[in-house]
Amino acid sequence: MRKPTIQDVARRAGVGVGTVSRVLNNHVAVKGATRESVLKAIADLEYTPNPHARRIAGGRSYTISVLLPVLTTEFYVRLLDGLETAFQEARYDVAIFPLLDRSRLERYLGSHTLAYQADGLVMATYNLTQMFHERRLRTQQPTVLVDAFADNVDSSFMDNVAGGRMAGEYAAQFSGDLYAVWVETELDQLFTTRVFEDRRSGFMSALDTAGRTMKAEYTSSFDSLAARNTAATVLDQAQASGLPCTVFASADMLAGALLDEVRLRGLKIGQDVRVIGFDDQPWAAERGLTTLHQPVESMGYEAAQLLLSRLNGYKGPARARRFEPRLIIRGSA
Amino acid sequence: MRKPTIQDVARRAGVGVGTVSRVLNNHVAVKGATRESVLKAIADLEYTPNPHARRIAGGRSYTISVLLPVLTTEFYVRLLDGLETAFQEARYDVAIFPLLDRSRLERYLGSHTLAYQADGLVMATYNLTQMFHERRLRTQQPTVLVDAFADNVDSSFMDNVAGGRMAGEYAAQFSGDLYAVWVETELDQLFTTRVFEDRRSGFMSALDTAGRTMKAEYTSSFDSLAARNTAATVLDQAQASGLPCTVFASADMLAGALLDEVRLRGLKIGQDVRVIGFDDQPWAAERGLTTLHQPVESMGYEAAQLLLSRLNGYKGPARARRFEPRLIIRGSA
DNA sequence: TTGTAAGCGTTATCAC
DNA sequence: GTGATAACGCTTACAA
Repeated sequence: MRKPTIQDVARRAGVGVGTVSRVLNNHVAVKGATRESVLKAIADLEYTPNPHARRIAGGRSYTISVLLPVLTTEFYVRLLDGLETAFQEARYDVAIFPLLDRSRLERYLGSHTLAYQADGLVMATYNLTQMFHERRLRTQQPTVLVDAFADNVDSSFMDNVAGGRMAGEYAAQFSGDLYAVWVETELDQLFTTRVFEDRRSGFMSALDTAGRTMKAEYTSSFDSLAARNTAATVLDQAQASGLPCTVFASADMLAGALLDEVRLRGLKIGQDVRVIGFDDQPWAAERGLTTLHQPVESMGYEAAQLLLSRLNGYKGPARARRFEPRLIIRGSA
Repeated sequence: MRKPTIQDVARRAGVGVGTVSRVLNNHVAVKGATRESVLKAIADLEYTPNPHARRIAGGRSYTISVLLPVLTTEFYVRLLDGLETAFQEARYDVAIFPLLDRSRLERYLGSHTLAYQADGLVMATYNLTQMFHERRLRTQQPTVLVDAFADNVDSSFMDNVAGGRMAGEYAAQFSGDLYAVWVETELDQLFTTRVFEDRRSGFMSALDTAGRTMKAEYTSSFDSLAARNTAATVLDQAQASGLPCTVFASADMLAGALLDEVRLRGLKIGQDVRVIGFDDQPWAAERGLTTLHQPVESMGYEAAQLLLSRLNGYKGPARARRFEPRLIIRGSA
């Protein structure tokens, strides 16, 4: 039992293949009645278009490559949700390339996968555009950055400066010493992000405005062991200098380690030690963490729209879609 | 500047397109000299075949869908490496579907992506075949399980029973109490794995053979907070019952939490508390963790071969490729 | 508004 | 061994 083709549909609906194609692609110029009968034939036959034929005829791949870091926080799953929703609506497929390091990127550049399969590129968190230019990948696919910003490319991201500022303004209200823990972003120089720098500069400027100063700052790499050690160090210092204190952790993972450590020492969260996180991970509500929520799905959805508009011929200058975080106040501060 | 096509290559090499195609697909029947000239033309023109045209002409997608859990341990990156290597060699593309839960699976089943794009399916860790049968997805694509086993499907996996047994035999040599921490695999009933059950049964049978018994067992879910709590519980009990003791953690993540906790309590790893992990994560060497190493890339590579043989017409019964783990002895036990 | 027909770049099937 | 040429299933002019 062969899969039905556009020919079968056309025959059954008593129309030409061109008309069926138009219906499929939502071309305006199809009369209501004809459209109906085509739709009915499609349903009757359980026809689904063959994407490969479409690609070869259309001269494009109708596929978008999404390059994302292999950091499996909830963040990227939500991001993917937003992206996939938008691209599916536009009948584009999404090809996912989980990037860990340079060697994985090389693998994708080496295979012809990326070059041929993608009409456009989405890069999450890391701005890899330079790498692509060097390799002269195709004649430069339209690209959009998500969770990152660069002034020469379309981008959709959250305003981390604003997020840091909100955290800073909130923290500044509390009496007692102020501490902060930042995330160290080492890795390859190709894989860099300004996210944490931005959170920091927002936070600092808010303290500045409020006339407050920080007692001390710490940096931790993004893994649970380091987070734990850092939490211990922070609390050692805080206990020595006197409580209560307020700690801004620039990522929930770091904040989680702090909550653990506070409890371990028999201190009271929200009283002896106030903790403000960033990200609003799924567990944050349950643990009563005050944190900043990011509209991640929307960022993804909007990134997709930016890219789609380029694919549809938009030629203007790079656009930036900036999203605002939201401070979620819970028990921890 | 249009991309060169097979026509261009044929013209330049002074042969027919058929011959070029044969060279591309490694058909035997091409004379050495002709092959050379075609290869040269390909190189000169920097020709790369258009996969879409190939798909439509060949009547298949030359694409394999890989469904994998979004647990970003190194494990899946290595697995992907093995899979991609094998599939690239065979000129197949790999489409990755990161699965978190049922809703993401539904999304993929709903879109026609999977149905059309894949000549075959690789399922990592979770055996989702039943789900696919229910949905009558296409006429049943050939499927291979990796890091999982079922007797009606090709599979490539590590012998976790053997791994558990090796850990058990090694642990049984030590004097003092024996403990173990297992991983709880809840989630949806669709997303289940026997990996940890197997490790447990191997471990238990080894103790049995050695005439040893376990002082106590614990279960933890697979996240760092739970791991930490469990580690504390285990050590509370162990300290109360008397040291030294030996703890088998059925996943390195759990073992890592134990190492932390041991140090926190000022105890000596490898003396007061011996820890055996499972997985050999990248950090295991650095932290001196005795653990079981899995040949993950090979598992992936072999899984791909099984699938490819099906695609090339193999019709025999389901095959199982079983890999052996290797005990890596380091300082922790 | 709709039908017809010419591609799109391969693979597969023939002859030679 | 190799070269024509007919598919493959769609999109997109161009006509009607």
